[in-house]
Amino acid sequence: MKMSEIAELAGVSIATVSRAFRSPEKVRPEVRERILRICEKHNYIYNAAAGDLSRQRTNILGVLVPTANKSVFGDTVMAIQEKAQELNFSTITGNTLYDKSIEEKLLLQFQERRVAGTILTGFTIGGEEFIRQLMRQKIACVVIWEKLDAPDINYVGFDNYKAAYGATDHLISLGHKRIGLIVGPHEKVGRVKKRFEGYKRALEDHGLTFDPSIVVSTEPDLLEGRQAMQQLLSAPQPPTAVFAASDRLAIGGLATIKERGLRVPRDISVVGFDDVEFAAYCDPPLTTVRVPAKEMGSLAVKVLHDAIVNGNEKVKQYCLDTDLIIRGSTAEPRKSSFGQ
Amino acid sequence: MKMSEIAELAGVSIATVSRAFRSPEKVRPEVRERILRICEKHNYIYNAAAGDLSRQRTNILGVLVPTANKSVFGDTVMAIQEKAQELNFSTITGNTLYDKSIEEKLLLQFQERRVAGTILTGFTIGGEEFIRQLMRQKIACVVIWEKLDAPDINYVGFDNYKAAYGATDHLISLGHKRIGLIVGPHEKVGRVKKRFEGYKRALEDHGLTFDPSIVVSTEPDLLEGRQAMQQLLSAPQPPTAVFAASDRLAIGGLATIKERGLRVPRDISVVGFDDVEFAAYCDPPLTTVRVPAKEMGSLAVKVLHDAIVNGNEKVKQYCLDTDLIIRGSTAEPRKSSFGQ
DNA sequence: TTGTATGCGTTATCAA
DNA sequence: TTGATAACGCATACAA
Repeated sequence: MKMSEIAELAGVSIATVSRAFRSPEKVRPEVRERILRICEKHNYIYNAAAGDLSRQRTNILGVLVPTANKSVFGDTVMAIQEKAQELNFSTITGNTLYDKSIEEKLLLQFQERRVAGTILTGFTIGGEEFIRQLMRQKIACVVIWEKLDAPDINYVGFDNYKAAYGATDHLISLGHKRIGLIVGPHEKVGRVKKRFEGYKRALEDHGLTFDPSIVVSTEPDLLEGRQAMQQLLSAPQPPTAVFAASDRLAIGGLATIKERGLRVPRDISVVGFDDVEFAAYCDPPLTTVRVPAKEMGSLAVKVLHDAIVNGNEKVKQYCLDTDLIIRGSTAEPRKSSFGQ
Repeated sequence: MKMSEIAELAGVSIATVSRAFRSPEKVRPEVRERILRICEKHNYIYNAAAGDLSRQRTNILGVLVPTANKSVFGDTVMAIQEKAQELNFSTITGNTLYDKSIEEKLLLQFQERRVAGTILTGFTIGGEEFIRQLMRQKIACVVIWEKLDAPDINYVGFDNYKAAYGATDHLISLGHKRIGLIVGPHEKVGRVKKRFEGYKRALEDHGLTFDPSIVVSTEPDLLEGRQAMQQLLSAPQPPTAVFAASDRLAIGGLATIKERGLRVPRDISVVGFDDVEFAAYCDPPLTTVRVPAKEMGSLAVKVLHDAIVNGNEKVKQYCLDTDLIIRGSTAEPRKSSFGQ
């Protein structure tokens, strides 16, 4: 069933049928009614691809995310889909697994589908030029989960540097002098690098020395967090507190601490990053940095929508707030640490 | 840049260019080379929508999931996307939030995009007829996370009934006589209903009476699990073990138990369902039912691919295995329960 | 192996 | 307010 058949049944031209959908005000109400009834009756379903082709524009959004199931990316992806649906956009989502070649394949797929816009979760370091290339193809872009320095690229993110600084600062202000770090792949991922730098800077600002022997960089996952914590606890001079730059890492670390018969926060403090839902249900509940996962998703869609539908050319850059959620996993270091 | 321009530059017809992509064997190697080089040089990007329109067939898959960020659905969705990408399919994913009207909107969107196939995560009870309707529109369908009775509908699921039976049976065989249940919305969701029935039947088979006063049905989430457990513990005769038909529910419940100063599994045993990654990191590690989340996703895509690309008409029904993962949250009931 | 010509289901321009 | 018709970018049947 296509428009021309509906047109015939309704005794009008195909153009009128099209208008009945896209600009109802331009067609006489009775005619419109008749058309819609016939569509209903014969179960007509609009062909979006044909329409897109003719209109030279789709309402598909491409979404690139490292892993939709990990961390709180899932919340972001879901918020994107909800908002997109609300604004009558379809989304096609791809998981890059932090892999450059997959990312490229996905992006090509997006281009072939002529997506109207793309949402990039962070980007590979040095990827600005790549994004500009997309923009030149008239594809609206917005980077999320990151705050960029580039003045010409949309983003809806938060300050990873500042958030990490704050988390570390929290530990310092509790009196910790020896603070370990478990962090993701900071060589590859911009936002992770920023967290690393925030940690380091907080240390330096308070006259604490940065000690690479209590810093572990690994994949941001539970098992890896577990192993990383083993490494930290086995250091010649183990830390009294650890900042894990992702909750998965932190929760994995908690397991190791428990295995060793140590207690949190009595023997060691731990702060995470993300505030995944389970963080509040850990034992003890995890002190962590809450990130505006859902907000970023829906706001990013709004930015794209505004650029695509309203043709708004202005660069939009939103740096949202994060919150340090203090729960039970952080406390002052044991007095014994100081020689009791 | 479109095919006709490439054709001109290459000094061949547009048909040849098209063939260079879709049936390379039908074009002389040198010509093909030349065409590809020119495409490369001028940065030609294939227009999938135009191709789809002409070919009267897309390679888009529609994926319907209750919530992509909850439970282990995220694993399934991601597996779907990976497999789809591997087979050169795009996926468009929608979250229904268990809402009938959203589901319908999403499905309409899928139809408008002329998806070649859809993956439905379970379905609303009585939705068989609806699926058949999609099938009549030549849309390949496969239901996941569920085992269906209908002989004509593809599915890649597991036996929710049996899995729940097994979990309950585990508790019974440990010696528990009074076993509570926390379960999702079993009136709405087929697979949840099956779990409910599995629990009930296990009780009956062992001569234990089903007591509605220690059964709570609620949204399958952490907070709800917490509240449900409060309700169970406040019952006139509280259970010595609880089967929570989702890990989120179980983990929420664990928090309540801890708050009350009780200990797991000494005072009460808990078994969950899903085996989310955090289950192994709970305190104590959660005994739970592992579900083949990723396998279902990739296998479902394969089924669709086979039906779409190879035109395989045979109904495919896969019932995958689940495993009861026994960890630290279940044990024999305290002797005192029996009157010590 | 290559080219010609037609069709895919819409939208949009221009007249009526 | 409506209709006729030319795009839109590609695939394919058929002819060469």
